[in-house]
Order: sequence, then structure tokens, then C-alpha cells
Amino acid sequence: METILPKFDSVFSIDCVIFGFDDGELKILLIKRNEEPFKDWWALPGNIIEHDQSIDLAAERILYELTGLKGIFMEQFHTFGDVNRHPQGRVITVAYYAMIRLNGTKELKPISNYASKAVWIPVNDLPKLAFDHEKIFSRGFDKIRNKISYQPIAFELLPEKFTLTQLQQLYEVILNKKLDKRNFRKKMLNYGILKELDEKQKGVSYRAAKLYKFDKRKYAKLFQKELTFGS
Amino acid sequence: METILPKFDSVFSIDCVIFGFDDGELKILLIKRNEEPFKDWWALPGNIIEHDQSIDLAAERILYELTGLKGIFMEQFHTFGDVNRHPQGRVITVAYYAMIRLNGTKELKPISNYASKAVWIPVNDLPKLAFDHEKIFSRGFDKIRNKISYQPIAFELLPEKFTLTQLQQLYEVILNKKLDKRNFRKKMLNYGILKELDEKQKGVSYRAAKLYKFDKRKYAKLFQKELTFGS
DNA sequence: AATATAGTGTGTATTCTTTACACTAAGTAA
DNA sequence: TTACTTAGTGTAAAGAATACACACTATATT
Repeated sequence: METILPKFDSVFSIDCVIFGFDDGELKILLIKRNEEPFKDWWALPGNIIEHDQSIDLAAERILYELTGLKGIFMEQFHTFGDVNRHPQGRVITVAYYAMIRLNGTKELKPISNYASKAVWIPVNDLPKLAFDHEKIFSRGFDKIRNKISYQPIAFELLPEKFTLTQLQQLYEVILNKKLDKRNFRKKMLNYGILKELDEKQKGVSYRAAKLYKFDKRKYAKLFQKELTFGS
Repeated sequence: METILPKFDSVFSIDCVIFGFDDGELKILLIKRNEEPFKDWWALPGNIIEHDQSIDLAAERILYELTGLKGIFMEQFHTFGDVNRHPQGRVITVAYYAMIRLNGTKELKPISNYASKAVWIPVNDLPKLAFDHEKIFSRGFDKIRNKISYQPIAFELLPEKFTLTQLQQLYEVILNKKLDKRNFRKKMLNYGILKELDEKQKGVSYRAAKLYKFDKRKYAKLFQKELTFGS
């Protein structure tokens, strides 16, 4: 009993692996599909690229439609173009990742009708995904895991003010290994891209930790220099 | 006096930045376009992706058509999708790079009719290129420059048997800086992926250098391990 | 008020990696 | 035989990464 679907040629699409960090867990945003094919399956948020939109803009638009967020750093990481990745025809998809700040329990804005809901799901507990989205996710995860080990990109995932322990926990879940507290702090502080605040954590039932902020200016300087002169 | 060209929608294409190393210079393969738009301009070799071909296969096919070479390592590095990058309509292009061995003066096989000729041109002396191909080239160059600093990929560019000095020269042109001979040798030999041969260079008017071969087995082992266990 | 609890915050020694640096050896050409 | 050109080599110093343990502080509990 197969549904008969229209066929199409040469469609470009975008799929996004959107990371968030909440409750000590790394999560990604998934949608529940409301349309065939793969109706009622979980999938990465994605959509068709409109004719008058560059792919970068299309990625931003999709993120906006699903989360209401704008101005988030997104980076393309791979393009998937197997012939049969979409049952209705040839769809080549450009995959992006983004990292966003889940300030507590972020309400997701109403989303376009091709999805019935959008939910944050821990990367360690993902359901089966539509199309080749598992492959896409896993490549995106590799990408950030790799990138974080030479560029401190993780700040995007944390609240504006964070403790060093929170930062370390984030690194630990992304890299999937324990890190040494002293060495971690030494290294992070040495980058010189953290601003120590005069504030402390609140509402904890133990000694409160100092809060830090990420210093965008210094980060930009540092990584511009690195890219310009090489090692 | 504008030529009127047909318009098209939603086309996928591939463009390749194909590196070769010859005569102490890093070169890329360019074609002279034989068709509008940009007739008689230089351009990166590229083509439309056929409907029944995955993008990776399409890239291989294009390389084959232009050089007669098969089984060359190619890697996708970025997808370019600005709205107006092609005057005839929406063309999103997936860019690949490849590195090939120019055994002396490699004759290029007859090529498809959209190009009148294909030529190796030094990267330091490139002409103006069609479309956004300068951008594509420059991103591809960044890619290998970056990659070579953590993964010894440069062997693909050298003849099967090479001297350490040749290898160093190659690194120097890619990285665009002088390297220290002793440190370079130490590092390369330490990787353990070079086989020292019992042969020496011939036909040089000075002391002949030892020849080395690249050990694919060990390379694969080394980098598999690195990728598996991380740092 | 005393105590238990849970996480914060800190230094040093060791190993490994990277950098800087200059001369002798070998082969060819005249 | 001499001059020339490139090959080939080692060591010291600085810097980066790793391994490792205990005292401090704020709160909650009794």
C-alpha cells in the first residue's frame, strides 16, 4: 500500500543541525513531519531553497521559521547528493549547523505547516530519522566535535553569563570524555577571551562559582590573527 | 550588445579545483570556455550534475573527462549558492578539490566540447576567471593550506618517488613560507609514513638525494587512529 | 552552633612538541 | 684539484599538554 507522490527534478534544499545545550545535555532540534514522504517521522529541520534566496539566507530563514531566532552563527558543513536520498526525485541538500542559546526553557515559535511540532532531543537519545538525516546529523556532530578542539566555538551554546564548570561540562559532552579541571581552566583563561565578572552564581546550595562572559572582541582579534599568519 | 541566452531553473553543478605540482610550482587546471556565457574566458573545470549521478560520482566523471585520470582522491569543500552567480539562472555548485600527480609533462586527454582547451596554470599567476570561480579557487586553496598543516595530504602531488627536499618545497609553496630543513625532516620522518628507498636521485649536477616513497598502509592506520580516538 | 555535603579554586613537576640555529659530507663540473 | 651546489645531521631552549591532590566556602541539616 504505497502512497503515490508527485515526482520532481532538481530541487535544492537545506537541512539544519541545530545544537542546543540544556540541563547538562547536548540536544538538537527535530521536527515531526506532517507530510509525505516520511509523514510522522522525526527529521532535521529543513526546507526547499527559494529561487531568489542565496543558500546562506535560506538557512537563516529556516532557522527563523522554526525558532524565531535571528542573527545566529550558521555554517555550511557538507552537501549531500546521493541519487536516491529522496523518494520523490533528485534533491540535493546543503547541510548547515548552528549553535543556539536555550535560555532556560525556550518556547519554540509556531512553525511552518510541514511540521507538526519541533522539539529539542538529546543527541544521545535520537529516534530514527527520515531520509538520510542520521548521516547528516552524524557528520554535523563530527564537525563541531572537531572544530571545538581548535576553536572555542562553544560559547554560543551557553547563557550569556556562565561558570567555568558549565563550560567544561559542555566540552565534555561534545568531546564525550572527561577533562581535567585545572588544565581546562588554565587553557581557557589563557586564550584571553573570557571576561571575569564581579558576580557569582545564585540559587545553588553550595559555594557559588564566579561568572564569566565571553569577550567577542578579543575572540575576533585572536582568530583573525591566527587565520592570517598561520602557525 | 548582449547575447540573449536561454534561462533555466534549479541546476546543480560541480566545479573542481584540481591541483598539480610541477617545476616547483603549484598549479591548477583551467579550461578555456567554448560556450556562452563567458565564452573564451578561463574557468574552473566543471559541469552539470546528471540526474542519475551522485555528486561524488559527477565530480569523478568531470575529472576523468578532462584529464583521463581515475581513482584520484577528491573532496568536497564548499557549496556556492548565491542567487546571481550564473547569468542564466539559478545554479548552485558544489566545489571539490583534487590533487594529482603530473608525471613530467602530462598530456591532457581530449576534453568535452564545452571547453576549447585545458591548461595547467600556476596559482600565483591566474587570469581573471568566469563566474565566481576566483572565489571558489581561493576557498579551495585555503582548504588545502589548512588541511596540510594537520594532515600530510601533499604526497598526492608528488611523483611516486621523491626527495625530502621536493616534499619540503611543495609544503613551502602551499603554505607560502620558508620552512626549516632540519625541523621539517624530523617531523616528516617522525610521522612514520615514509619509506626510505635504496635509490638516489639521478641526473642532477650535484650530490644526489635519497628517494622516498609514501607508505599508504601506515598513513591509513595513523589517520584512522587519530580520527577514532581524538586528541 | 556544630557538622556534613557538594562543588569551587588553585600549583607544580613531567613529558612532549615546536622552534631556532650552522656546519660537514657528497657528488658534479670545470 | 678545486670550486660549487645541495644533502644531511643534532642539540639546546621555550612552550604546550598532561598528570595529579587538597584546602576553601557556602549552604543545608541536625
